[in-house]
Amino acid sequence: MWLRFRVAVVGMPQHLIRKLEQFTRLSASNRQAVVNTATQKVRFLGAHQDIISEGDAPEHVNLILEGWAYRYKQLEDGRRQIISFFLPGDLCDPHVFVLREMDHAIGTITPVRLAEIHRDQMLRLTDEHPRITQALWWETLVTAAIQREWTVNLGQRTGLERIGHLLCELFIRLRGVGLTEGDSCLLPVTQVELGDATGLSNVHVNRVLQELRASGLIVLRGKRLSIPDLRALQAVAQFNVNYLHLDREGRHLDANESERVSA
Amino acid sequence: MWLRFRVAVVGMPQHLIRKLEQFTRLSASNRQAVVNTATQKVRFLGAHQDIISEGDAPEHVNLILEGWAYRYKQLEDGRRQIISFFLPGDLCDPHVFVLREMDHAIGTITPVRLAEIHRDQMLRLTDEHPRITQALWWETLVTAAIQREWTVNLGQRTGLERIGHLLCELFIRLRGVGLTEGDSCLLPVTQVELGDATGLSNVHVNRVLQELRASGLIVLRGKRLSIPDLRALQAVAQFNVNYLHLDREGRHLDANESERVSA
DNA sequence: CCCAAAAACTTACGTATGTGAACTTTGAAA
DNA sequence: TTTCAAAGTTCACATACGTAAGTTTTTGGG
Repeated sequence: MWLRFRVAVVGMPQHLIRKLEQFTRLSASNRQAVVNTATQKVRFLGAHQDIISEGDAPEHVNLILEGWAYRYKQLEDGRRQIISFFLPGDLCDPHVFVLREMDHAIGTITPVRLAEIHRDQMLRLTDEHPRITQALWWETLVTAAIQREWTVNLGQRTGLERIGHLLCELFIRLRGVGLTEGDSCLLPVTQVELGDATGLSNVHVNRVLQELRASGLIVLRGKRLSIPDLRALQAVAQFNVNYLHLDREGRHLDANESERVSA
Repeated sequence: MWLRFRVAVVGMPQHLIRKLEQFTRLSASNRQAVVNTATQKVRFLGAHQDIISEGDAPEHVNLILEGWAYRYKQLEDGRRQIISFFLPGDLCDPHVFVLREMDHAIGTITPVRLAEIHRDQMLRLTDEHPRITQALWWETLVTAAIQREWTVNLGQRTGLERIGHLLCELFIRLRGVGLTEGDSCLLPVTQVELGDATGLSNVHVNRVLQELRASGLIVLRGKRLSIPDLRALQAVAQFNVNYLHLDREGRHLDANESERVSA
């Protein structure tokens, strides 16, 4: 039953639904409304393309259905800062319509499948589903909390801690949308990109990764990351999970566990 | 007339109103509603006190009426990052009720007068005044944009640029609420605090300030900051004002100009 | 006006991280 | 299977910034 459903939902916003259910339980009608909203207009982009550029007028909310993307800002002399990562299930600025133009760009890392959600659809969804409104509020506030934590990361932590902290965050966020398998996940990000996100040079990112590998805190081969002892990595990185506000029961199920629960 | 009014509004949320009017024009009834909401419960705090601590359950929205405060996060080993500054007219998290507990603390820098706005008052205000709802959305989005810009600041800019950028931002935000006089404003922040906000040691903050002074980009004596040539400082700090989203007409009036306009 | 405490400032020295320029490995397309 | 560009890795050296421990100046309460 679940397996049949799972085949059927390929192309659907299951990651968003799963993410929101970390915060609150959604009804069947809630879930259906999300599905309807997120399947109206679907777009595909290749890797390393801008979804929206600095200066553009925001026209709709983008929901990442599949693939990774990031917010970034480029300084005039070429320096670039990655401001945040978008994972499957992430929404790019649910209320961005209020602003005239984008002050930053959003680009893809991998090929991306995304849903464009127009203003009216968004309003209709929240008007008709208070539970979803609440859940979207939660997602907005957690996004802000993540941005604050990045401020702390860049301002106070050493290179080793910064990278460790970022890896913890990404792993836990991926786990929240069912994209981990046991202690491992995909990490389709180059060392240069890790550096642009953590304010470190690619050389130093490499040094730090070697050190994390040597101490057994991570296993990183190609695009696959394993974290054999997440607690240990969290301790090294001074990672306190509270800012992700995962305080509901029944969280932290990975793909297999969730299958069992659903069965 | 204006002067009499000005005496009358001491204790009122004039800075918030002024800030929101950077985004949209408010009606007399809008303004009255803000005043009513923000004068129900007023609190006074001394300097260097927590308004709310990490782990506390958020109970109301705090509106800074007078004085400076900041968000901060303290790591276990004592390192502290200032995550943002609150100036008069700033709201601390208009929708924070959704979360169970604070993941960071908010503390005062100077003595602060603030209004506590309870959930129901907030809902009533936005229910009855769509214009204010929009304006509060704008303020929320600008707050998020500021946090992103801090990420860029900490990740990519040098010490000199970071401090320069922060000073530009604070000056322009103060100007937006009428708290500048010509090219100068109060800056009631110690060098240690500037360091905690920019991820620099107090020693290096001092070096950088000397350099900014020597080059004539700033005049800083005690708690008074002057920026004789804002454009020049912006250029040095790679400061692009677009992230503050001040794109309505009639902005950038300082106290004197505004008096003339109101007369 | 005095005095203690806080803030500002200074110095000498140490180091985490950056720069530039290789060389090596990987992986996808042909 | 070959090829080529991108990614990863390494090295030698440079430097922006941190640390520790002062001294001096400013501030504000009594």
